Amino acid sequence: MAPRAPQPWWRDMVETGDHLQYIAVRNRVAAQIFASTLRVGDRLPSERQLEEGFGAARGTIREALNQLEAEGLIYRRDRSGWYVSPPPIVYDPTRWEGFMGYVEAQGRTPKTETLSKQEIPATPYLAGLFGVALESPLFAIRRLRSIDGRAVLVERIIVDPAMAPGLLEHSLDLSLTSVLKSHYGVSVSRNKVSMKPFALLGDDAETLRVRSGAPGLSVIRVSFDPAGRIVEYDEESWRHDSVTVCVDIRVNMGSE
Amino acid sequence: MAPRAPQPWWRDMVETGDHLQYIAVRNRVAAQIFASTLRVGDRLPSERQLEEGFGAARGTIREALNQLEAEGLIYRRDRSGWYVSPPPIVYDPTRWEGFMGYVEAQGRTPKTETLSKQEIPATPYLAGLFGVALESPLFAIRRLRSIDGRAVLVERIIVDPAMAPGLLEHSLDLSLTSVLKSHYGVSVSRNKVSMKPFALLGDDAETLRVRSGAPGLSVIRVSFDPAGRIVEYDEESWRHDSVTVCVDIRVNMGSE
DNA sequence: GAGTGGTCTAGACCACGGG
DNA sequence: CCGTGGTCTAGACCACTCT
Repeated sequence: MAPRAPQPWWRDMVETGDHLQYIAVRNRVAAQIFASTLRVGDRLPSERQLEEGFGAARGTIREALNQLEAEGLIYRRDRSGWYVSPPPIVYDPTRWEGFMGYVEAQGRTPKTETLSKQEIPATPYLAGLFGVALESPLFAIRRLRSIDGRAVLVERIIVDPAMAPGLLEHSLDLSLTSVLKSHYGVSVSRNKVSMKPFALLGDDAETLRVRSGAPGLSVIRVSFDPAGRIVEYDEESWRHDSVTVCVDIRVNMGSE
Repeated sequence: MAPRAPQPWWRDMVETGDHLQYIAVRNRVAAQIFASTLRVGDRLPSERQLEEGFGAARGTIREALNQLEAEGLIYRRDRSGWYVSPPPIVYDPTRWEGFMGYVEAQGRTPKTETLSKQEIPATPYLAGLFGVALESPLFAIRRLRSIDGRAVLVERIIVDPAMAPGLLEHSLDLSLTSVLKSHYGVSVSRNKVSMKPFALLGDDAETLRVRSGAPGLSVIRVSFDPAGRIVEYDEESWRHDSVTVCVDIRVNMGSE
């Protein structure tokens, strides 16, 4: 089994606060994961078995499991059980490289599924962003992406038809990047990226099969071509435990 | 009051799933926040008042509050109550600009407190990173940073004494950036940054006065000078609701 | 000291999955 | 179907803050 992602140099794996029952439960389970007694993908004992094993009420067990989930060590499959999480994928949103590429490069198996593609009228926000008239048609694509069979992110992409006429007639289950490049000669020279820890809600939570309110990472990326036109607007909602964002760049000198 | 940070164009503010009591409670409270009936910094009614007001058990109320916390709309002050969150600060870790600078530029009030500064022997990980012998002395600094009086991040900084001899004798309650620049003539030309949603634990949780296991964002930054030497190694642990990371850069062409 | 959230118990019923 | 997690109740005691 691959080792877990490296921890910062100073951090303990054992939580202090042993006088709290749920922390004690958390520590015993975490120890089994770090010792590989429980391995990636394994199912934990059921909550009621843990209840009995630890002699604690079910609410206390669930508190411990929630904490382990927040730490990214385990995840739940609805009404199926709790499982040990695989290590996160490393993602560099500044590269114009596709999901399929960097996931495979890390020895994992990516999959993309197009959930919907349609023309939508530009909302005020999108019209301003793309510099088009209100209600102008824009392409909207919604995709689900998985790693090793586990859904990890849903994304919503907006593309101006002027940039890629007829885009929706192509299959988008592979790489949008390569379709744009090979069929439309589009290239990207600049990315604006923002990231925020947030909660997965509504449709996205349902699609990812996490409970509404589960922690996630929102990544919003706007790509520009060399002429400064927007190539795509992309909103990605990631499971929080599935991704480490990593960028390596030259510094913009600050004013301070 | 400043408006809340913009939402992505498609997202509802009201959660579906009204048949669930805790979602219904969440929606009623969220509606008050979006309508500014509850304003930034306001305290919510106590859990027992909400229990009575909504006719739900306290566990259900806490489930709703936990979800609102996960969404970043509210936060707790231990045994004091629940409060409406201020909007997140925008942070560009690729710039070599200090915290003090970018927080003030956004009309907020920053504060830095040095918790400890000491010489430590290089661990295997740090020795390899800095290219020094095992056990070589390194400077270690731990600081707490606040915005408008609310603790938002703790950071641990490692600096090679060869880069800045006597660094610890300076006051580090302001900008480390400017001390390095003005006293040592150090400049930064490259940053490697990684970010990961994680859980605040142990000392860091205590320092930030959040409960252990609360969601956070870990930002690890390694800065290099033009000669490729490491200027500083910096681990920041942010409250998840206090920050939006934003970078704007030229693209490294991917292989795909 | 009063009120707060933090923790914990011991039950219950439900919806959904295929261990 | 049976076992699972998801939700919910109605209590309890504690440690802490000072609303």
